[in-house]
Amino acid sequence: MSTGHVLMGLLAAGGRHGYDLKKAHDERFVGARPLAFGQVYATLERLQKKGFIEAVEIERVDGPDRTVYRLTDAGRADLAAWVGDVEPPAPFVANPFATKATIALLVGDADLASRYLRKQRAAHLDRMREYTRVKTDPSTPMSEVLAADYAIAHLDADLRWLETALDRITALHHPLTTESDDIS
Amino acid sequence: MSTGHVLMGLLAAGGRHGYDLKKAHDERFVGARPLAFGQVYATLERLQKKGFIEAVEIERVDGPDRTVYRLTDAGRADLAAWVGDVEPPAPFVANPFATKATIALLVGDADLASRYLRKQRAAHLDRMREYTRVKTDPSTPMSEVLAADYAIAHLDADLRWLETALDRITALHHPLTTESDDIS
DNA sequence: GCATCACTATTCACTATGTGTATAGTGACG
DNA sequence: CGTCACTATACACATAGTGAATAGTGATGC
Repeated sequence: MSTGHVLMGLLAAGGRHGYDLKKAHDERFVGARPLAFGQVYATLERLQKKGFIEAVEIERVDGPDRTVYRLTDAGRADLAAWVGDVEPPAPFVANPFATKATIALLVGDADLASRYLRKQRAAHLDRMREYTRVKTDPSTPMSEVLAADYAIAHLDADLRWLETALDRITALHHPLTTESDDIS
Repeated sequence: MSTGHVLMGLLAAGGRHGYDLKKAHDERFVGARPLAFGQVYATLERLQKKGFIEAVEIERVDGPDRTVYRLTDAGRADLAAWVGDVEPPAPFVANPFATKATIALLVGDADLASRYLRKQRAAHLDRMREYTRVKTDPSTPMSEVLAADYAIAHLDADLRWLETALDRITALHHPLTTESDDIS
């Protein structure tokens, strides 16, 4: 439960309530997908059920009740273990483009697959340009620049693969050598 | 439901039963995580409920009953739509290492974060060596070589980021300039 | 003075996806 | 002829995330 660990991480600094946690999260982890409120409360409930956090008090400050949570010792221990462990570099690496292109070949023909790959490349290039723009804009805060760097590096890795796949499928389409219906 | 689409893709070629689909999947999509049998049957049930596939017959060949499914017209249409659409290049790119390093800074100090980053880099390098070995082994089938290529490209992107982050955090640790507790 | 709006804060029912275990039939092997 | 490996499925469960509803407060306009 990685979202859980993130919330626990934010709680490490002191007690907070759900609404506040959502705000803190979105502010600190720019570039990551914003948390939905619903998810915050759902996750807090699950953490509480596991005994990693506990509700300390119900405050009332200018508005509706707020339930303040804080880390328990068990929570702090679990969090420490999580921080100490590496994110296991996925033993299985799903290549969604290869998967889809392969299915395009199963469903249709090389043309369908190649049409998909070109569309995908175009979409990637668009996103790439967007991140590049963000990155070169001098008013972009450093944290967002770094998020963009990460995104660009991975988009670039995808693009390389897409190019190779397109080359291979084009070779299939002008078939000097046709031996495989699987480009993964 | 991407697993659903993959199964439908495999069904596009003709009727099959669950057990067979699992085998076909794992064989065709090497490098991807193998499907659990449970998931295959669960997904088939869900696809049937949506009207995308239907059970055509219950065979019996040397063993227990097998239920053969085939695509319906609705299923074929949905599959075609899925193949035609690009995988939207995630508008939000989660950087799990940045997240964890940031939380390490919240929970502990720069030392904890830097310890984590070094461990993570080591784990990535290990995996990298493994893929490289697979790739250079002449007996590795082409499909696995390509899967390895994709994996390596992304591991490499991660490693670049990890290096940068380590540089930054080391600079923090020998603090000439300390202004941020957030390296994301 | 009151309608309405924006903001704070939470709840709940629901969907989607995946897991783990139990069950059951068949042939092969010693 | 017991048990082992393989084929095949079902079912209850866990986990993560979604979307709409509810409710309190203060500010703003008229």
